Amino acid sequence: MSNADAVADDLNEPQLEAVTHVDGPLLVFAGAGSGKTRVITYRIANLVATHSVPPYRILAVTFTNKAAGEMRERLERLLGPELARDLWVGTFHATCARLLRKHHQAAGLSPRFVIYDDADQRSLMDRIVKERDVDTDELPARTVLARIHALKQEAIAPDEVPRNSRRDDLVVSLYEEYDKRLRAADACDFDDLLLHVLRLVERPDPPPHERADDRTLAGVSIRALFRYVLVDEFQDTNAVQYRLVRALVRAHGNLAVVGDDDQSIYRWRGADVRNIRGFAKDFPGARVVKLEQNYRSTARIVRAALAVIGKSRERIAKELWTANDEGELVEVRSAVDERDEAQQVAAYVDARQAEGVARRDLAVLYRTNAQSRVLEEALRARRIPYRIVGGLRFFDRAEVKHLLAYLRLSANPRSDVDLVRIVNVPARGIGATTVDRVQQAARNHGLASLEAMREIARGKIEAGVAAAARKRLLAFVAIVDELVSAEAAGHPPSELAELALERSGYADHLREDGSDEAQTRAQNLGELVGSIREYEQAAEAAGERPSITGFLERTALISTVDEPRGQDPLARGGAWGDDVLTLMSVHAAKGLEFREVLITGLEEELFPFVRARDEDDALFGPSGLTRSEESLEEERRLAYVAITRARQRLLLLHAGHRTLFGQLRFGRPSRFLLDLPRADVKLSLPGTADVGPRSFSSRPERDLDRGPRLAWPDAPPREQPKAAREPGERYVERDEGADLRRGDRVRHKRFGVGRVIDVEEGAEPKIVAEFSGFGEMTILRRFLEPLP
DNA sequence: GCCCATCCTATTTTT
DNA sequence: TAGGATGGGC
Repeated sequence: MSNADAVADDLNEPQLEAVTHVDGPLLVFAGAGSGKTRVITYRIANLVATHSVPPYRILAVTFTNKAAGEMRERLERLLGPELARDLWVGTFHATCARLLRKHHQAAGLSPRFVIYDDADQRSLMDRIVKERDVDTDELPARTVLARIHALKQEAIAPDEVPRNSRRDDLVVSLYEEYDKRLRAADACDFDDLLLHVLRLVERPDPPPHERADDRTLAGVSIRALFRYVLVDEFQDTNAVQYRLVRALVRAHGNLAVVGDDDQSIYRWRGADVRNIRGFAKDFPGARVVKLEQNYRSTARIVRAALAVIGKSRERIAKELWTANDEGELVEVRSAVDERDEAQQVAAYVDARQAEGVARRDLAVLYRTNAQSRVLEEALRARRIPYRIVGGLRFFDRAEVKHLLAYLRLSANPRSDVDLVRIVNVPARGIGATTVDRVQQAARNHGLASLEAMREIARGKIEAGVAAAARKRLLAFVAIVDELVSAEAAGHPPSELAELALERSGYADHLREDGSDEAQTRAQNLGELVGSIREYEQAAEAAGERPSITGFLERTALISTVDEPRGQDPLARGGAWGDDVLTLMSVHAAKGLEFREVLITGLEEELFPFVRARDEDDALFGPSGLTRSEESLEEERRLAYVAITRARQRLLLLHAGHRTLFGQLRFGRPSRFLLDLPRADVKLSLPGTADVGPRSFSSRPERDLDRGPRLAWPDAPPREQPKAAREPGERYVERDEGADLRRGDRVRHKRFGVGRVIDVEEGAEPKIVAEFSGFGEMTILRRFLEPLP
């Protein structure tokens, strides 16, 4: 089986072209609903089955674990489990983690390094910031982490950070300290997984006479490993990912990327559309294939989507089309306010159900998660079961994190973040003061906290800890020691988990508590142990020895276990079965499709979401657009993504006013509504029968009391074209204000010529400069004249 | 060591 | 408006 020829008949021409492409760079523009996943999986199957490429030499990268899982599943069906098993299919992070386990030495890690998630990173940074006595009103830990994250996504090391203010200096030194602590803890944050591998594969080949060990050769052997690399959702790649991919295919250029610049909606988290838009330039001779036939949606929905994305100012030309039926009119509904809107949503769901459309075939989308609350209330009132995608994560629950911390600690007793997290869970009389002293001593003596604790408990180090507390410390150290040796002795992870629960006293603690909450916690822990068992079975089936590290890696890189939230008995099973309505943000909906889609909150300011920040208007991005213009472009693409989720029916809602962040806001209908092709749209008012296309007055604010009005025939708010700048590599600084840099020479009327020392950004930027005879002066920028 | 009150903040979110 | 985070008080 699995002969590509056998499956080729039902592919359209461009699909076939992409599937049968073998060597050299390939760029596939995959429009919404154009059969992308099929093309990717068939192509991989074709490489293996027709061209006899060994599966372990093919790497397919996705952006979520879910996508990776689905791809692997489909490949198993095409190739059979044996061959599919050896393929490298995974997220960038999972793939890099796997490579790093193998080449840990070259990256300066132990084979059992841990991966720090957001919360771990946060507690580490909290600690550092506290020790350094940073003014957290000025510079909160989360801001520091955000900066570090942004820098790491561009592979900018601490010593490469541009420093123009004391604040920059501070961030850099915190960045350095943070990295140092990670290394000391034998830990990586998410970005490090990619960065470490990037540094290995970008390292030039060692000269032939040099000692050949993993340290020098890791990069070479990783690059030699993959003969074909494929990246899905390429428009979402950031700088590091792009460089990584480039380095991996340096020798052969066998890189296939699949994506859609129209669906690029993650600029705010580092994704760079230029990676896909500029691919053909970066890889000369790349074959470009456009998948433009949409198999998913009705013709009206496709036209609606095109009308919205067609106004995008920067896109690669492509024409989505469909052979599907015209379908029904896209419906636009006006609501008075968000409660009315929610009420209409709920009523629609019930009405459709009465007409035989299952709830599971519907999805309600919104721009911001905050909008879900009102919707939930309305659904509850009508007893409509729903689930929210992307809410609380199982692995973020306190008790789950606690048990995981015990497990991580048993594999890696140096991980201080984990130690601190559980040293007093359950409460065992080791308070913050004691922990502080331990950490202080650890730093002073250059020890991991566990060792410092041991020494203090034994009285070898004097840290001002009372005898009673020392005794408790000793007991705690004994618990950790026992876990560490059990792990070293090779006990299976699930046994270790149970041991941790018993020895730590956590199990007893929950049993004694007896509250509902404690029961839920115990249940969750049971579930965690269950998933460890599942992992063990899976590992054994794959011929691997189950280990804590192996399990932890899975959990660290796994995200939402999307559990139904809301009315549990209704949502899960029960009289309604699993016929549950789905609610989620537009972002979360990417890659999914539903028979009917309701998009809520289509109002100016909300969708497109606008955050008023004037400096954004003066900051030019690499595209030559200002930052706010770029944001608007992304909102447009987001609307395109939302619309193209629908197969049969599309309902668009907007409200005349709504309370947002505690403030009443009046929202004009979204410009995206006004972009729709009128012939494909019908307008409905609340409580009225369908009235067909018609127009309304253009003063929604004034007509509020009499119900909302859609300003249909009016021209949409103009997107003012600004004089575009030369496209550059980076954001251009504001013209006014913080254009000065450290070291620049400036002149002041009274103080004469001075040199810039510090730049303080803000509405009215200030400069600290040194003037001879006057010393350091802080002066408003506008009183200074820059000198060449 | 835990609980309550007050303060603060507030797109989108993966790994 | 409301939830989470933080800090103070018992």
